[in-house]
Amino acid sequence: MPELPEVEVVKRSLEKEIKNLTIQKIKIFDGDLRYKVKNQELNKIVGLKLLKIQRRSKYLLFFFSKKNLMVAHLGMTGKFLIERKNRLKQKTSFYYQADYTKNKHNRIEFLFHDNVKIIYNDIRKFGFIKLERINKNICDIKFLKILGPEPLSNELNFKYFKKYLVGKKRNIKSLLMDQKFISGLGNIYVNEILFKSKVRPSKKVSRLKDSEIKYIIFYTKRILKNAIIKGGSSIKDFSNSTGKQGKFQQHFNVYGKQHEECSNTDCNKIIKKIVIGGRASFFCSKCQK
DNA sequence: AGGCATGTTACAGG
DNA sequence: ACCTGTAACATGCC
Repeated sequence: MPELPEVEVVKRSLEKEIKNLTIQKIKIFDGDLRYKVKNQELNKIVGLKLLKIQRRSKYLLFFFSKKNLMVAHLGMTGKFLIERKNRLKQKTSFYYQADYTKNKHNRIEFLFHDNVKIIYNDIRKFGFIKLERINKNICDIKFLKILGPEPLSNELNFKYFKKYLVGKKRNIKSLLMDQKFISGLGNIYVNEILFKSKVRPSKKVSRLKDSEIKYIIFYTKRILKNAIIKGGSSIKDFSNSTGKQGKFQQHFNVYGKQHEECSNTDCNKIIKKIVIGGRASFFCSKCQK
């Protein structure tokens, strides 16, 4: 589930549930994630209070008291599931309905006081959870240091874009996927952005017109914002933020739509699927130049 | 059975 | 050293 909008949705729902709560206990069922996690490491935050959660790109940053930071990345299939024991009976809200405890892909469990439990579940184990000390600037953290600007910030503007293209020979899709250029986009949203911008994913960046660059920037921001409002996109294994499904997949124009007709009203071309940089790429050969 | 999957990165080759 | 493309990671689904 996790590109920028999905991570943002997770961040908001998590913060609503566990901000200002203190961790009582952590159980690791399988710490063999992208990086190995050990009890010894995670136990450092037991007894500490969660002050706030931030999102940077696709990373979640959990700020705990005493300058402890927990960095999490969801990889391809990571999720945080929320469970409140004492409210299971009520079933008034989707947050409290499910009993997630028995899922075999539960990797780590965080028990907060107030009977709130957060479960990190990850089928493919490409995600990770890691503790960091906050010494100086969070920007110095290894994972965050190499990231380009947030696409929703003013740092992503025409001037930045244009300047970055100098000397580059790549195609536009790989560039948008490159987290050093802009951080937070992934395969789904890049396909959708390029469709709306009427730019072919294979187009070399050196051949982009100024107007096309402006469209790409505009639709990057618009599509991401819309997706966040819709609760992100839930594909296949659905369950987005915390049991709640996202709705943005209903608005996909090209992703996963090979063999379907182009959604532009004046076009009846069939959406094509090709591979660029090892990833599935979808486009309309008539509308995207 | 084989191909494919929302991400990142180590490595090879230019 | 830089730029670019590919393979690998672990697991499930069609």
